Amino acid sequence: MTTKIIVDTQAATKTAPTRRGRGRPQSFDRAQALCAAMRLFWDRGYDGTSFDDLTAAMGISASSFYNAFGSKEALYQETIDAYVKRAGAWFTTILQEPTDTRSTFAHLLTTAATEFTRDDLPTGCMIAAAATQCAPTQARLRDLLATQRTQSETALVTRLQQGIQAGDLPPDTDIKALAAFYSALLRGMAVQARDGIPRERLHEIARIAMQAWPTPP
Amino acid sequence: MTTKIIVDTQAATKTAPTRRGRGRPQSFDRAQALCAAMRLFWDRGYDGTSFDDLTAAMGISASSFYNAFGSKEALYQETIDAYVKRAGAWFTTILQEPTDTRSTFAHLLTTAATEFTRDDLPTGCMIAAAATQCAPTQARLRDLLATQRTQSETALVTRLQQGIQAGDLPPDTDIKALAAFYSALLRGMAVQARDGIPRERLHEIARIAMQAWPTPP
DNA sequence: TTATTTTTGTAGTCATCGCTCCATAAATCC
DNA sequence: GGATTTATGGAGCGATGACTACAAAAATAA
Repeated sequence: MTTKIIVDTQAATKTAPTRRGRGRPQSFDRAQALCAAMRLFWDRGYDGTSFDDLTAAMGISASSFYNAFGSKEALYQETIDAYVKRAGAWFTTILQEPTDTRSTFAHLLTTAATEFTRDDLPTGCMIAAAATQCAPTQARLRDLLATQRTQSETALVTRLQQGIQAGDLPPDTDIKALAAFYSALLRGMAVQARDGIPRERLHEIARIAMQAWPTPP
Repeated sequence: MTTKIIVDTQAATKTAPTRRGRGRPQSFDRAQALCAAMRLFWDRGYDGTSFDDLTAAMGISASSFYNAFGSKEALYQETIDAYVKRAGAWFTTILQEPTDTRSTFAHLLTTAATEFTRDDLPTGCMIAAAATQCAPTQARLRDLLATQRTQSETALVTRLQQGIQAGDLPPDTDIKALAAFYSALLRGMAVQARDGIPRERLHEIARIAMQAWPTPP
């Protein structure tokens, strides 16, 4: 029932097989720096995280920063990717579990309740409510995040479609609407988490939300 | 069933009875300027709205700005107040309607679906997901918004409590959890709205959410 | 009319923002 | 060893952020 989440830096490092080549070697662990940046962006958002905040947390200088990551915006995109692949991996993992559709969604919500209130990571979700209000100059960023949100909702649609094929759900179920409902709920839970709601309350929300699960006719 | 929302500037002006006194008179309509600022903050958030954006939209100079509103942060607080009292008034209005509790909540959700997708105002809610990720220097702002969110959830709790007293709800209903559920959903719907979800889809979400309403034993 | 009060317009100020330049350091290739 | 390549440290840059100083303008009070 529990899902093992790996956010540790060491584990991340293994995926970066220490490139050997000419030139002076990097004096810092790129994956570790990326992880530090992700936590900062997650906690404070894009605008709320200054360049100096980043270099300080990553333990590198401005030149190393630009040499390794290109720009603040490029780094942000990388941290979003890292979040999806690592800290937020529970989402896709659970959707691939070989249980029935209702159990899968119940598991998704209870895991969200737990993940959104971990004490070793920022609360809530890095993407759920990010950049919904931003300057027109940040349109690319807003679109990037909106796209991520759309993709996660699409993943719910896909899983519900499989549920219909498996006979878990009535064939006439409005799966787009049902996906939108659980999607909205998860985003709201993320906001609640950032406001400091207790984990147990989030679990109660999850329990109530499963009451809305469609009943066979 | 429909709720009349007044956001028009003219209507707002009537509450400011044109102070007469010594000194040069203000050359602009304060309520109108406040309304323009509210729309800007609502659409772009606090950080995403620059001082120049504000003065341009309000049609006033920097000195007039500070003379009339004190600071950017003070203006933001005023716009939040204006939002709660005017553009977001449907929320408290509906909670005071003399219908049964279930109908009240159903009305709340369908109205949210409609209000979050008006074409004469920014989409979504000004407060629902604002400043959940921000710099530590903006702690006051974040707390201000978190407080507003807490208050709206408390209003739901109060209404549910009345429902128990009226016999609309089973006495053992976990009203705090139920309020948290609908609160989370509304916030998620606001995020969806900002991502451009169609109004009809929001109405479907509202319909599904009412399936979670507690059933008498 | 003159004094007083308040608002306005213009031209700044100062801090911070993300970012860049360039000389130097540390590795590999020949 | 010398050439080449890549990364680092440190200084600083232009743009923008919110905000302010100050004199002139426009009203009322005496």
